[in-house]
Amino acid sequence: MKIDPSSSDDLSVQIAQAIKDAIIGGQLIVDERLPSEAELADHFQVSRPTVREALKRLAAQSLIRTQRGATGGAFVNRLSFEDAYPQQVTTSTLLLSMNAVSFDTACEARYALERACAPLSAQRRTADQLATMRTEMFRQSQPGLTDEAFCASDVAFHRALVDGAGNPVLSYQLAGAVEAMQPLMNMITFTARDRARIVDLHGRIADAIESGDGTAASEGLSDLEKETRKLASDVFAARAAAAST
Amino acid sequence: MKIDPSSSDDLSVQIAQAIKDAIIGGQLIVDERLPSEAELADHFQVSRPTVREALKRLAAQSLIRTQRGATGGAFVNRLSFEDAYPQQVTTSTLLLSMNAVSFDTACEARYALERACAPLSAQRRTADQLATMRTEMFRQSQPGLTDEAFCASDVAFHRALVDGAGNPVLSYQLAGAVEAMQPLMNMITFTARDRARIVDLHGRIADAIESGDGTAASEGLSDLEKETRKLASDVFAARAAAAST
DNA sequence: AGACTTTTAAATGTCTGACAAATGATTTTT
DNA sequence: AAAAATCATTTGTCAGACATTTAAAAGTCT
Repeated sequence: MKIDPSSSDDLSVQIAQAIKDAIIGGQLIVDERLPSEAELADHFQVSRPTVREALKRLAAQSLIRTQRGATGGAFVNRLSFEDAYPQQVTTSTLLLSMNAVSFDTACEARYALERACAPLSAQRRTADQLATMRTEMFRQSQPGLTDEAFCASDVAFHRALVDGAGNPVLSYQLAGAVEAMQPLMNMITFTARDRARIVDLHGRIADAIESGDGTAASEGLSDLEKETRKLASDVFAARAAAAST
Repeated sequence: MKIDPSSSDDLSVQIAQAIKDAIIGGQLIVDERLPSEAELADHFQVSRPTVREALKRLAAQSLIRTQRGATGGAFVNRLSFEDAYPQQVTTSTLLLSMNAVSFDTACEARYALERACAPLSAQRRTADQLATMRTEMFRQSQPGLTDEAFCASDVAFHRALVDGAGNPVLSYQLAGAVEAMQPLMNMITFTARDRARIVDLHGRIADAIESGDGTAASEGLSDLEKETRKLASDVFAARAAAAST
């Protein structure tokens, strides 16, 4: 692990990169302990605060974890799907909110990806995952539910659908697409009739998943996508009209 | 922005979280300048190194950028797809390598997601993207190409296919799934006959994309998935047999 | 001998104070 | 008015110190 003194990058950036490369390249393996901060400072010929800044950069990406005490130190972290999940959701959410991604674009991506999971989910979903879908549908049909709670339940329904595919890679990738939509969905006001239509479509999807019919599930998702986009465009149109008066 | 002195979390973690929440919550908007390190230290009642560690955590996630000099400081960064791309690829790659994800699982996820892009790509791909696919196919058919270069070209082909959907959200989500497979693919040795079969399938897919036939493109991808999985299982079986002798 | 307590050493977490370097703004000089 | 020099502000880096945590080692008692 070496750094380039002539580089214009900050030292902590270079050190973080050097350690990151060592992890990716396999020179540092999972659960291996890194040298102590003092040793790293000595090795890279920098001060301890600089080393610490580098380590914090890595910790922010869940690449290492630190432990205090006698046998403590920094350890290469096994990046778990659980760790990566929230990171992925946060990043996706910020990408949407900061880049003026249209509702339609985000929606299209989300449903395209979900349809990719549908056939697998129809084959493999556990009874538990199916039960979650039904439970969320029931919750969604309760009167008096806030729009926000309705959206949260919607996300839970779709997550169960995605998890039903039994493929952690898919679940991870979909997490961003599905959950990042929630802030956008929260901008919509759902009337009782809107909700009824959505729950009805959820029912069709759940039925298809239950009977192992992936094609029908995909079609249900397509219809749901249409419905969602229509709802959104109505809301935006109404808002534009209200703004112009 | 407040921190909890009774929390067991490190101060820099708490401060980073507080600022992150402010960004997500919209209290800090894109390109807005954060208070100087000295002011933040004063505000949170901690020392400057602690504030700096917090800021480095945020910088590692591309949430802020810093600038030296008189009018410098830390600024809320507009998280761009370009910034998020490599992060997503690194994370996905590490997730696969550190979690004993089987080749089949990763492969299944990748092709399921790609099939989701195929119909959109068939409708919207630019001439440029189609040309990229053809170019990469030509490269793949060159004799003397290393396995690694073959895999890299394969990734380029598929990325053009995905980008053809014209949906940045899809491109971003797919980046992880497609590129993270490359280290796994690099473990495979491709014979000339294997390569010919793959290029042939690429040809079918490109033709389908060109003629706007999303269904045929999806089918081509399914066949390519089968071919890839068969190749991989042969390699692994041969390796297992060699290891047992 | 074995179980409990105390001590110790090592590591990270935090603080203070300082200087270096970059950079835009200001002032001075030509 | 333009160019050069100075200045002020801010981040980057360093040195050294103390606090806190933690496990291992040493010591003590039964």
